[in-house]
Amino acid sequence: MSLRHALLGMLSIGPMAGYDLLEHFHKSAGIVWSASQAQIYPELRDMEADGLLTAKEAKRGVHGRKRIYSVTRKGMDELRTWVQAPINYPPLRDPARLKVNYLDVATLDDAEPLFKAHIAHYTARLQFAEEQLKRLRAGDTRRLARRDAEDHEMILAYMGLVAEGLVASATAEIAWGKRGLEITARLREGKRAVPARAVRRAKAAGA
Amino acid sequence: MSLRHALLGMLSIGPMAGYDLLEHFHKSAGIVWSASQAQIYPELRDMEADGLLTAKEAKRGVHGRKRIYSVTRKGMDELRTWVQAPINYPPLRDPARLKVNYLDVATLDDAEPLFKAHIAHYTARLQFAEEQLKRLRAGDTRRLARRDAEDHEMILAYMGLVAEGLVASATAEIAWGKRGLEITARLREGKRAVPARAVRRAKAAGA
DNA sequence: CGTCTCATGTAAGGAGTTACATGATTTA
DNA sequence: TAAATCATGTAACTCCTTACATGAGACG
Repeated sequence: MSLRHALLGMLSIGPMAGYDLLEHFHKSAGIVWSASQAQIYPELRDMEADGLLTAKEAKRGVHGRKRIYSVTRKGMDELRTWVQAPINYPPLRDPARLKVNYLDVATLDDAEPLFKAHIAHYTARLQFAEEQLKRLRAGDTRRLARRDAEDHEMILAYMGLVAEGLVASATAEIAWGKRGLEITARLREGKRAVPARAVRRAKAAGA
Repeated sequence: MSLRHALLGMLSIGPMAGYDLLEHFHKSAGIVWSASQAQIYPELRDMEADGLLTAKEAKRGVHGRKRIYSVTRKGMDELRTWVQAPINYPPLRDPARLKVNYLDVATLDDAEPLFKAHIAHYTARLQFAEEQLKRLRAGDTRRLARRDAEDHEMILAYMGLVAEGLVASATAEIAWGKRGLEITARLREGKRAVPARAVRRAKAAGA
């Protein structure tokens, strides 16, 4: 149930509406956790029912409405308890490496776009993480507001650690993709020297 | 639907029973994909119904039974099509970094066991990946059997790439955990110089 | 004869995705 | 006034987990 704790963590910097939280997932928080709109709204209602949040109906213009959620004392306790509890590591499911494991059922031409897409994917993630890191180095995060100055060092240190970790892992994935392209190129060299099975069969059959 | 493709990939090295596939997930394949028993048996039935597999009831002893599955032509086509299709990257959900992001709601004493557990977790994964890599370097994988010698280079190259990638990412996670311990130690130094809020409050309150 | 491993299944529920649905406000 | 953005919801479905359930074969 980490969605719940991600939401508690975000709301611990101040009251927000579901829509704000959704945007937050598309931005800074999105680098470590994702959630869709269809997940967020019901979960907020459930959390309210469980006494972790309180909601205040706010007006938008004349007829519009908006529910502003705040973390309760019980909600903060829940967040703290979760942070202290051991990390629940999910079972490993790695679609990229699963696919590469079985690349031999395809051709070398299929391998190249795969690795290129991998590099592109993690290049985007790398940029995102680097921007976040830059914001943190400038002390630009909403998490610092409403907190004692003496806590700022700790907040920035751990948030920076997270961003650095993401930079490192994205960099590693990009390097891995490049290595994949190298290997593919090397295999292609080999293929030219030794004609493929299909080619040999065709030669044997024809003429 | 990657479970389906993981199963097709495993069965593409030869016919197997559900139990063998389950074991396979606990060993070599487990480094890139996980699946439980409760998922595997029904999925195999579904795949059979969809014409991707055929099953042969085999006897075990006198009364025991066993369903041996083989990939059909349609199954191999499905596997190839999936390998050629773009990777479906799942949304990012990183429980470790989510938690570290909110470490400031806890105390420094809570941080240490968290990073130590992280290091232990990825040390185990690293060992697993290194063993797999060693097996591959020795040419020890069932995937080579039933395949032309000229394909062996490609199979070993890509499986090796996968194992190397896992080694690299586990190594990076271990380094990240150590960095977390360093940061925690450094913050602890700082705290000793500047007494914490709670301590100051206690001092102010008491005489 | 008891325990471990082999072998296969089902049922209930949690988490997440995709798609559908609605309506107000702001901006061009 | 049309389009984009703000704002909140629901329904159906897929995937996965946890737990329950059963029984045969192998080994000591």
